[in-house]
Amino acid sequence: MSIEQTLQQATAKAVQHLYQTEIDPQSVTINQTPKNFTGNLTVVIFPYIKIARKNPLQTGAEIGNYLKEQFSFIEDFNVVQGFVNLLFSNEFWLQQFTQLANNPNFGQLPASGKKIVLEYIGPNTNKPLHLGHIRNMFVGHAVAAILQANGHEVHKVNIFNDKGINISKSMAAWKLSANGATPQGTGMKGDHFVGYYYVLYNKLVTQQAAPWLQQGMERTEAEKQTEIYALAQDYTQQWEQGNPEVLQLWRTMNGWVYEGFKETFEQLGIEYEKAYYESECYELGKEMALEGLSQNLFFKQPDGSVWVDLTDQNLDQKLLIRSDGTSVYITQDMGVAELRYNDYHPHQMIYVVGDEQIYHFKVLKLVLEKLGKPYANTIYHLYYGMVDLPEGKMKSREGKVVDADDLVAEMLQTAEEHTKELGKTEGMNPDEAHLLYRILGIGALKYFMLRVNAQKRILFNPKESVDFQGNTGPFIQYSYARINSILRKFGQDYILPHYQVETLHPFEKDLIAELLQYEQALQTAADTLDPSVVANYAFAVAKTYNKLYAELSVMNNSNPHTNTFRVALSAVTAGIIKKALHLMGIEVPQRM
RNA sequence: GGACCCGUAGCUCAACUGGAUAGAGCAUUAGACUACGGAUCUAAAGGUUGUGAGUUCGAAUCUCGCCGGGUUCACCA
Repeated sequence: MSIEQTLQQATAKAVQHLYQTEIDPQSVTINQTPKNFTGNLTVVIFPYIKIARKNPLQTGAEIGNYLKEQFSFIEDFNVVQGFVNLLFSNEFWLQQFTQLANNPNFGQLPASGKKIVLEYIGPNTNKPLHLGHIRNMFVGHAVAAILQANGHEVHKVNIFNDKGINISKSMAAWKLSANGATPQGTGMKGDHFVGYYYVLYNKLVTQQAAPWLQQGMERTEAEKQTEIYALAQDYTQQWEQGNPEVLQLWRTMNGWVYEGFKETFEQLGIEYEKAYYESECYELGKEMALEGLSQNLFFKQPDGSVWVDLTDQNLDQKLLIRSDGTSVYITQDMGVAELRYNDYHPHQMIYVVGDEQIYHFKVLKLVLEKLGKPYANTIYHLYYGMVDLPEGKMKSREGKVVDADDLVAEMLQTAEEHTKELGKTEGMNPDEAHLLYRILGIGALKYFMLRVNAQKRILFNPKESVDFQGNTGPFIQYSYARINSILRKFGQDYILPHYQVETLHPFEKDLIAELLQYEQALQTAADTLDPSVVANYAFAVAKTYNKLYAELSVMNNSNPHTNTFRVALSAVTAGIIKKALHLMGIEVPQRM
């Protein structure tokens, strides 16, 4: 039981004992005491002054006295308005710290028995990954790690949107203008190669549509008149009919893309245990739709298309099968969900997908509910906000995107320049140096993306956004590296079961209190599926430590016991920083 | 137009889910001892939480109206 829970129950008992009224311990508010008041935790007793029929000061004094008599770790208390501020004893902090320092499993909560499948990344296979995918990957990876640390069994999966009109467009442009070129031949990364033809398609279609556009035809109509559009359409249909030649081209081009993706995943430390492919799920989805139709859950239009009516849910009618019998996006997702459920039988299926698809997932859930699927309500759409550029939205059709690989390269370069400027590469061999640039550059990027609540939009300015000072990844990494330097110098005997110190400096208390918050942060992060909780926590720990480091000597005190204690405190701090950063997929440097 | 989301310091974000005098970082200004690493630390300045009402001991947080911004409602994925 946590201190907070203990105090909640004790406060409920106090009210019962003093005023003969029963209250729910859960309803007792316990806060951390704000910095400008003395105390560690605060009990809010406003709700009980009516029950007590006394003024807040009297009520607070009575409850405070009761608590102080009850617990030896409460050294003192003071009452301000309706707040009872409790001050804990030195022994309490030392004992808590010792417990923490000697617990090898700290930060790994016991197994919950809950199984979760988490889908993330979800790229289309017609173009390279971009900034949006980066946010997706970082959020997904971090949420999975956080859930695991909370004791859940997490299976990370990916979904490739590998079929349909988009890849057909790349195929058509390649067919018409590549002369059989390949990534190997041109020296391009596979996904960039295919993406080039996707952008080219859009150029060509605009060119070819020009005559109709000049006649005043609407853009979408004009594009339908073009040769390249016809070819892309043809590919889509031929694909569904199993034309071997088309399938061959499709396989080849997708293969190029997967090779390229693999490199990017490795660069970013992103992995998953299973990949799903829409090309393997759409037929199952179609069957499910037809089954629903036969049960009169859905309805058919005269043209043969199949629809679901969700107007009673305040939504619209939604197409499930086109009039030509082919499936659409949502149908495929129905198949994916079914397949995934059969694979894992999870308690929860989390989808990390952008917030522009909130409506889509609402519909998906309702359709599966209509079909009576047991997993319908295990579906949870964990959405994240768009990443905006200073110029506005990214537009992949126009090639106006921040490319993931370019961005990574830029981060590594910035990290290198910065490190060299500060003269930190002295005594490092080139391998060590490059590893460091990677740790710092990727760390800065991950932290930048994760420190903001995932559901908020973020503005990404490539020139200014990713910094190395202040509330950043490298700031936290730096704190770690400095502690590491101390540990190297001090030697290994820094963790002892007992510390011969009697008084604690306020900075030491602050730090211990902060460290003890780790599991609380971990839980909040899991409950809200929000990695920014962990990011902000890690920053707070680093800041609290840096303050202590600046004001006090860690290992050069005249009293050797003080040195031992502070070095141990530093070591535990470093361990927690490492754990917290690890949850975000951020590595830690030995020196920087 | 229907549904949903957002508005906090010049900028980027917090606020323990209803608690005290709304906090950090960046940028600006002024400082930090031949102490363990200055990618650090200390301080100043910066606010009518878009706006108006309501709910109660107490509102950035909950409710309603208005103003401003966004997403979505495809036989695209």
